[in-house]
Amino acid sequence: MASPYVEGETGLTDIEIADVSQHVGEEIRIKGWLYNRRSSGKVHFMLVRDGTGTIQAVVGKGEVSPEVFELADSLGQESSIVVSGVVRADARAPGGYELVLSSLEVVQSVSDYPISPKEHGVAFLMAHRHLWLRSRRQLAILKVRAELVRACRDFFDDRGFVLIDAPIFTPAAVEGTTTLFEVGYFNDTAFLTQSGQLYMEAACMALGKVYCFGPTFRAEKSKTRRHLTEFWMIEPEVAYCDLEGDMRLAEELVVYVVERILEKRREELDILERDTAPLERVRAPFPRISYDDAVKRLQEEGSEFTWGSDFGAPDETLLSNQYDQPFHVHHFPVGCKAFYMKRDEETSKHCRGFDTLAPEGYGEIIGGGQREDNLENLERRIAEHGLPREAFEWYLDLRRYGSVPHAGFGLGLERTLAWICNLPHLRETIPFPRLLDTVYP
RNA sequence: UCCUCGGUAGCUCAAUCGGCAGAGCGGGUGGCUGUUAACCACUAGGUUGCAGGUUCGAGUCCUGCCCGAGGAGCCA
Repeated sequence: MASPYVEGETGLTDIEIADVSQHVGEEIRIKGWLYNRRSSGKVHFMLVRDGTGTIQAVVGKGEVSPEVFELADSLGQESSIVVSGVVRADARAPGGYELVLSSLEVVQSVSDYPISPKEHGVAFLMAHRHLWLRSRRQLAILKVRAELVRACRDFFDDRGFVLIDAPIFTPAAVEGTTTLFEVGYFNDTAFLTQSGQLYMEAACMALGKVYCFGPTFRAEKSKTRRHLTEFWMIEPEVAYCDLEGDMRLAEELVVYVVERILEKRREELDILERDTAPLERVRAPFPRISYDDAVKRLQEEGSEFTWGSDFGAPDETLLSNQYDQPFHVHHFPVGCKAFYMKRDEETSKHCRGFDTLAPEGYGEIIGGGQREDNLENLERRIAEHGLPREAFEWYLDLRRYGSVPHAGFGLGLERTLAWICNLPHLRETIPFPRLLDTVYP
């Protein structure tokens, strides 16, 4: 049986709005939704969107039946419609092309769509996130996000990395459980992953170069523009790699993805009114500053920051404003970083870890470093941090059987996207954000 | 958890010193043959977050609570 929506079975040429310029003069059909409607009495203008773009359908009285003319004027915003007609280039049309409507099929007539083309508050939009996604700005962000994901994958795939999926359920408390989401696991308890890194360390000893890309969960009581409770991280891990190699990999990745977005998603950046000049400046190698020098820099600027603590948001912003492209901060004090971070033998106070901070006040988008590969050192670290050794036996095995220097990092997808799109808040970077007090819709 | 600000029509907001609760958008009705978040006219639409208090009189002042936003802390 013929389907009314399968091309070739209806005798009509179905096109996507993004392709209208290739169909000027042809009679075609578009399946979409009514974005907005205007009229000047004898001519109605229906702004139709289909996800690939928007086009105005012109409905002239006398050119269609009185019933269709009436119908076109009665539809509410977001009514689902299938429109047919001839594509015409016209300077008066938004986008330069319009559809001279000959027939109109109403799949559903809608009234009282909640989101009008006027301004709305954040709380209202968040409560209607499922509908907010249809707006022009959100479409643009989601398309850049999809391109960013693809660019990350291509970067690693093209360099011989193997995609390894890390588990979402993880066993027993590694460190304090306060930042982990606890879930029932049959008659036991499991936790949602905070990072796939430890598993990537195992995988890189098998495959050399690996990465994982998936959601991570943090049960932190953070109520800021830079935190989500569920976010996506891409985490590469490389055997026979040190801090220097790790930082080079990180900057090559950032340069690659920024170039890709500039190449493929300029139109979306335009919609977002993103000034692309700061993105055009991104190139490797990134400026590097040691933690010690960063502390000096902060103190010169009048901050009361003391050696040994981790940077707070204002500190990151202050540093970030001194560079016009991303930069690495490296060699943090051992107290700032995790138990698995390799110590620098020369100073013993520092570890071979780094953060990459995005400019324009965005701060940390990457955190990583070289891992402790010596069994005795790692055992000592686990004890010093008061961690349950039995939970790490499998991890210690990696240092018993063919241990090598290795390093990796995690890139926060949403923070990177927020910077690339110049968004004020992380909540717009993910389709359905999970925040401290938001799990709906 | 702490600090700051806010909650008035479906949405965005206004309401002077405590004195008749309003506008724009959206909805409805009518008009307009090229609109660009169209425009014009008319119209419907209110438990001013909740509970209590002060007052002749409370959207406005006081107390408590709820909800939201921004920030801080927190953040292998």
